[in-house]
Amino acid sequence: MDVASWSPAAASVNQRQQPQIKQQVAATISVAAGQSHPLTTASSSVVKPESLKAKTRPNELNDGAPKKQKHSNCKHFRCLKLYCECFASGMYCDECNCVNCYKNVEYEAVRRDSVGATLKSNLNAFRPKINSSSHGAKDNKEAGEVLMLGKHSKGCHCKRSGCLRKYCECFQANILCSESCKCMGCKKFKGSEERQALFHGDYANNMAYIQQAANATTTGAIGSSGYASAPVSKKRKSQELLLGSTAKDPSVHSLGHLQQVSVCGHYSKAGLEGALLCFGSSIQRSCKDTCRPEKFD
DNA sequence: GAGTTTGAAACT
DNA sequence: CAGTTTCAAACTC
Repeated sequence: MDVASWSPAAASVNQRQQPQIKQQVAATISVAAGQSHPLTTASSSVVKPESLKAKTRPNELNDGAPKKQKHSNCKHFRCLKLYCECFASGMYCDECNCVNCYKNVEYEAVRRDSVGATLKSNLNAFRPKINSSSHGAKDNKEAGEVLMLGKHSKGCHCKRSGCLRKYCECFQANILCSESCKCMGCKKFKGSEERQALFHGDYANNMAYIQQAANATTTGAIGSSGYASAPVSKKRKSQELLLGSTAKDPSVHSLGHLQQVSVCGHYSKAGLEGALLCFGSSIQRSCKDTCRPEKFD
């Protein structure tokens, strides 16, 4: 079946009164994309994209329970691009705050064209981003948390969040970063102190800790990249003052500073040069699973 | 609630 | 494929 021909409009009913149809729509897209759909397979191990975006505090990780559909707030593209979460998940917008939304029965033809165009550029556009393992969630003994066993199909590309905030899709899915990820300064690996800190103790303190690490990561290791010249907001300036980081001069990369923020043995032992190597895709990937904070001198 | 930051998606 | 821009969500104040 052609995904672009997906036509809930045939129901010719008000979608706001027929929420189950939206589920069928989502299921149709997933089936067309070669995936079972979580809404139709209750025990499915596939993590549904919209569940990744559930409104939770960063330390309220997904527990595998069904999540409410999120209400999007799109202002551009009439909700017909993947920026729109409803579009990406195959849902009609329902009680969303979108501006000029075309994702409803009235504009079905337009929406269908957009689905086709999206699929044309990316056949996997409507596939779930998270490929869960067959074992589902497991308890992480070291942190006492429930961690989903899965892998982001494309991997995240986080640069500043340390993969410990909801900006990170791996974080949202409650999975560890994998070799697919091209993130920088990743703290979401097994044994990460920062990651474990999220599950214990005070949220604000933890986030301050994480922010410090992320900030230091950026100003240190990424300092020689394009980020060094990025505009610095008042907020960030104040953070730098408070944290006393080396961020004032991005060209200064003290080894000690790097050691403080690194999660990677290459990084801390070899200084900036090693850091940059590690942040490059291949070495960072290879060291992520093996380097541990305790490697720091 | 406004403004900022972030990273995925889209574009070049 | 890499770099840049756009976008909406996450986040801070």
